[in-house]
Amino acid sequence: MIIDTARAVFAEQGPAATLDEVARLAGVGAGTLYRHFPDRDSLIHAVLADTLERMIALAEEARAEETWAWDALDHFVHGCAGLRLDLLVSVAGAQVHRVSATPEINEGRARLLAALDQIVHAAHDEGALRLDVGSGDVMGVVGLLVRGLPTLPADLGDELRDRAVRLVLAGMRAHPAPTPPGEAMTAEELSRRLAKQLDG
Amino acid sequence: MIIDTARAVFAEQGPAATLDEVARLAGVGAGTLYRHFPDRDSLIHAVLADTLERMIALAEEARAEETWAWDALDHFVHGCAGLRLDLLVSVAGAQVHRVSATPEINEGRARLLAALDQIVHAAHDEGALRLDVGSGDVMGVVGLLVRGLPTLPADLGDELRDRAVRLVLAGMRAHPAPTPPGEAMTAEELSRRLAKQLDG
Amino acid sequence: MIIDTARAVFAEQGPAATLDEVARLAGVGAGTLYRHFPDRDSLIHAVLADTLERMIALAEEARAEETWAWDALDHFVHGCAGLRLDLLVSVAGAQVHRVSATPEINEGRARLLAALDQIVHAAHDEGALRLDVGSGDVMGVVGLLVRGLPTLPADLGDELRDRAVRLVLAGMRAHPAPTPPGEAMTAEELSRRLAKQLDG
Amino acid sequence: MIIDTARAVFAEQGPAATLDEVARLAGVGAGTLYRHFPDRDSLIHAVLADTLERMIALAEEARAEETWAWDALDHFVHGCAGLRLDLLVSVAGAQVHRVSATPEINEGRARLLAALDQIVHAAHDEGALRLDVGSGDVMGVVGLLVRGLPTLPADLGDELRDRAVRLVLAGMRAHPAPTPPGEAMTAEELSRRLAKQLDG
DNA sequence: TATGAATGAGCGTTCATTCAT
DNA sequence: AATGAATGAACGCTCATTCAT
Repeated sequence: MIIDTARAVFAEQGPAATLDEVARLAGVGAGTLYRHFPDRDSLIHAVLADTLERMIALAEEARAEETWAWDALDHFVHGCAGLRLDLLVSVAGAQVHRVSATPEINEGRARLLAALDQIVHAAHDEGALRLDVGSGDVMGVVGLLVRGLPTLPADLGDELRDRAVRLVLAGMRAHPAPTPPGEAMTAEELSRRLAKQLDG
Repeated sequence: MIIDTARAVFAEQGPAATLDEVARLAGVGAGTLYRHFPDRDSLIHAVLADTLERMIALAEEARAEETWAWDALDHFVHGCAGLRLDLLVSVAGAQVHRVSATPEINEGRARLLAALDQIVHAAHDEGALRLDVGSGDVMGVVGLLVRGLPTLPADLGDELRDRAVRLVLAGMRAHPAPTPPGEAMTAEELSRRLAKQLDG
Repeated sequence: MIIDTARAVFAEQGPAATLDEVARLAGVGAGTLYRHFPDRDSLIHAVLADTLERMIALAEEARAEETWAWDALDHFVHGCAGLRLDLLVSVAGAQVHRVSATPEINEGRARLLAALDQIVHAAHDEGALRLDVGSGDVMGVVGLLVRGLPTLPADLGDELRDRAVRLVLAGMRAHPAPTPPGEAMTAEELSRRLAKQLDG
Repeated sequence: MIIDTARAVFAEQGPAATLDEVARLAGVGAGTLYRHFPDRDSLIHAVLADTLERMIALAEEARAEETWAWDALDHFVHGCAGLRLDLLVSVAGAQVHRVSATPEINEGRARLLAALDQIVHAAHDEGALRLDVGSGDVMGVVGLLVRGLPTLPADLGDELRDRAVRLVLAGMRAHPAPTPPGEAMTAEELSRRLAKQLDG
């Protein structure tokens, strides 16, 4: 699937990835890629739309699988982090205003927000989510946190992101922080692991 | 100053900005830019180093101006958001491993972590910061949150980021959430403001 | 008919027309076009051969319908101008040496020259055509004049071409110019009509 | 000079010539060509403008060097044929409406028509040029005849064009044809020479 | 030292041609 | 036989980098 390959290539190689590379890894000719996606924006649009669908599915899955709404929220936010949307967002960067102003994207966004809204309202009713935190906040936080930290080695970036996700969920909790993030990530630890990157 | 122009151009035009554009806006010839920064990595390195200096200065300023360590932490995190590091990080993306593996950058990172460590330890001693949150967590959160949300109109992105920053600070707080982020950003509000973007 | 479509497309869109466009307008798939004409030269060859047939038919019609050979010559030359061979010739351009070196094209040319020769000899016998003008001259003049003037609006180009055709026929006439081209096309008139083009 | 090379390449290789080929033959890099002429239209425009200048200079030269206005007219028309505008016109084809709708081109056309008008009026006064032939006719005829006959070998095409030019001048002459084009180009002669093309 | 024109490798894109259905 | 999606070579064009002035 070209879209999956595109997502992977953008995530791996960054915004500078060439579409020829996408075509090659997808196992098709360059012409075939361009037949399906006449220009770069078109491909980005398709990846964005596909990503929205995955997020919607994730929200519905979270609601269905978890008993408590708070757990569904936790499931959704951690799940988004696992989608590796990372560099896609930055790839989209410049083009995204143009690209995302389509009925398809907007309709997808609306569906996602609706699905998330149910979770958020239920979590409010449970008394687990602060009433001054809305579904817009959840989306904003997801948009910021699901990205990786490209300046860091992947595993360290993933760990820091998971800790940040837990912290923000703790901040959203109506009552005293229920999800301690474990051992503190100290400056010594961070320095030590960055040093390994330079050696490796 | 070429470095400031470069930061501004990358922030405005995204990763696709050409160095010719940087030179033009800086009011110098392309040759002059290359005299100072022999290649693209060199310019990115200079911007990263300059950014580190600003963050270090911000940490020291926060420590000096605030009485309570918790307030200094808040000052620092919110201040980083104001540096508009946004797109710089994504620009750096692919090149950054190469670029950031220099003595200058590493020494700067060490100085920043040291300055931040003082704030974090003091906040621990105050009892305001959860003991399981370290300076590495603060740096990770800053790295994730200072970026904008390129898919959203700038003012909405800024507001969501500020709310996320407050939430994460609330999650770091040792005792029940001290900084309520005000009114919830509901799905309705988010949808309404996104709709305005499409109309405008 | 693919050949007619090809002639029309080349005449309308110029040499840059794609064969996909020809296939689309002819209402067939690209594969079908290539089944009939294995490559671009093959299609051009077919259009050239078809055009030759039309010119031969025109020469024979002129001979049959006109009492005087001079009138038949006039009929043929003006008739060629109406075939809209225009851009075809320029399309052929680069490929034409290769393409026209086939028995079919050469045999067609020979038949056309033979038909024209009869007209020319009869016109010599009538005393209407200068003896120093041969059928080769007629073919050459036709080849030059049937093309349009692409830099001009179509109607003005057509009018100038018709006037040029009349002038050259006048020059071929054995005795003083028998076919005055009417009012002179003055520079003022030409400028005025070109100005209209820019306005419209 | 890139413009001269472009004219030559278009004349030699036809409309399909690549701009890289133009650059290569001009002895510059592709980038240099694109610096001077940002797109294909821009290069065509420059060649058109340059050609207009040459025609204007030719009209003025003809007027200055010839005693009789008729001879100046003859000089101009034959001179244009020597400019090898040939394929340029067909290259321009599709693009030319866009390209020629510029102040520079229009001003050049006006100057050319003015220069030609003087010759035409003087030739009218001499009694040598038919009064029903204007400068617009001369321009139209030039536009049609200066082109080569791409379907023929170059030398044969040149000869037929020269004969056509003489015929049209004869047709413009107020009194009986003054410029016999020599021996008739017979069908036999034409066939014989075309046969040589196939052998060679 | 500063300049900006020249360079040319490399990318996005097109389209003549093929081939599985 | 007809189709139209897939192919990939080739072209127009860009832009990081160099160098003569």
